Amino acid sequence: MFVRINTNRTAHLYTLDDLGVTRGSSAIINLNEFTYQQGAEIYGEKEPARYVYQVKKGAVRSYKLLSDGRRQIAAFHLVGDIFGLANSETHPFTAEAVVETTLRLIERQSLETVAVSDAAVTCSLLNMTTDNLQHAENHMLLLGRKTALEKVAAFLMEMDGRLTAAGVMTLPMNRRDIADYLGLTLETVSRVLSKMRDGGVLDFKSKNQREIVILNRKRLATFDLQY
Amino acid sequence: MFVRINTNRTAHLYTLDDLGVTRGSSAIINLNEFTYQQGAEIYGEKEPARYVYQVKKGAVRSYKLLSDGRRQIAAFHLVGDIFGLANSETHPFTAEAVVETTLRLIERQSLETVAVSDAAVTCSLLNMTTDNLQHAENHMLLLGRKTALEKVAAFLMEMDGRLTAAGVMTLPMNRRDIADYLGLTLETVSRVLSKMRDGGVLDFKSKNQREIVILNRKRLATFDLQY
DNA sequence: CGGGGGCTTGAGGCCACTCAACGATAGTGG
DNA sequence: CCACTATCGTTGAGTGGCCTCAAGCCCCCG
Repeated sequence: MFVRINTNRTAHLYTLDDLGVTRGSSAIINLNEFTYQQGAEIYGEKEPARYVYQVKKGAVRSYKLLSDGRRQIAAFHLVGDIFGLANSETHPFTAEAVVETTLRLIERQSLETVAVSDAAVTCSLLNMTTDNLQHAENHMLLLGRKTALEKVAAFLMEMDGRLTAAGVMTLPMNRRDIADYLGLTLETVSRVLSKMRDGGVLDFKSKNQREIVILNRKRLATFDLQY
Repeated sequence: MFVRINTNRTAHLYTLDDLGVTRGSSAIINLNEFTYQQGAEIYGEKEPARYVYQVKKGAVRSYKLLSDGRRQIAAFHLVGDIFGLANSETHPFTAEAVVETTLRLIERQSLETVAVSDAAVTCSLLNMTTDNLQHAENHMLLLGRKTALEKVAAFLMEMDGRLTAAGVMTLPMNRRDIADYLGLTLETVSRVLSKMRDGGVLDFKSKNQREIVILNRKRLATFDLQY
């Protein structure tokens, strides 16, 4: 029951197969793919939750807004991640495509149909929600108690393992997205990255500032206190 | 399947009966009560998770620490709340008694035994975890993007509904706990509360600064932007 | 070549933090 | 009963880290 499917902190290694929905029950499951343009809204806050999504290509940001425009991004969903399973009737977030993004859609209703007859599916949902919760808990520590330097270092290390290919990490999000994820301003993010570059910790590949090469992971790690 | 037991955001209205564990299955369920002194540790971070807990009396804080002592309290668990169901082998938090606290303990193993044969139990666990997640998401917005005044106002409104009896809200936690929950210093919390008192929004009952009377809920609400 | 978006960098300001002093209360022991 | 101590909360003065505002660069794309 409580044995975990895997031990990763985030949900990105789950597949739809983990949900059991593609396992010989294709007759009742409705799977669709859909591509969203950069900046397109996938669902809005307080909209009814009709689908659950898995990222096939691209990246998604989930965020909340204050009425004066302040934004807090709670999570980035990268390739392989499943999101949108609020388990409530309405989404508590807005979700947008950070770049051009292809998603697999699963109807909630179809999922429920399977879940009723398959306890393993419910258990998988529980595991995924728990992963989301743990990410949120770590992020609270970051937002409430870490300095700008520590926040950016933690962000880079989080993304490093997931985005780095051939030594280069290609960030799909811009500085404002990073800032709104870390509870900073985009200027502060930029300043910290510049300082890290000047300090020899990282470098920008070619002239694209979203392509980052980590030169010294060990020193980068020292910037973010472990607990 | 996805129909919620209730619509409250936090989990404090769940009882153990919602978990199904007291419903004619007492033979395999092991229920114990235990009282913790003020400041006593209930479980430590990375300890194996043997129990799930329900607060009978008192209050509990769940927090994470950085190595230099900075602390982020993720949640306060008040009377009725269930906590400790990390659904992983080890707790991601430390939990401590804020005041003298009585808890009901449920062995995880017992819970698993019931859950295997009862899908409703798993579903309840999922609902509770989802509630925790939503609280965490709202708290991220608070920590990342709200001012000190907005944070304290949000805190008071969160506690108001749960602690106020006969017009008086009796906070179990001290200023440092509040500060570590809101990502502030205790001095800032104190200053904001003083300003609210001077502004006629609240008052301290007798001479105990933890007993607070909200004089003007409407104005208090205006201090915290809604989204 | 002009315009716009994204990023960087600088100058100055402000909000929350740091450091410190002080008062109030409760518990302890002589 | 009165020190004595420890804990908690408040308040003040000054600092500093991050924000605000602004200018300018680079690249892309018409």
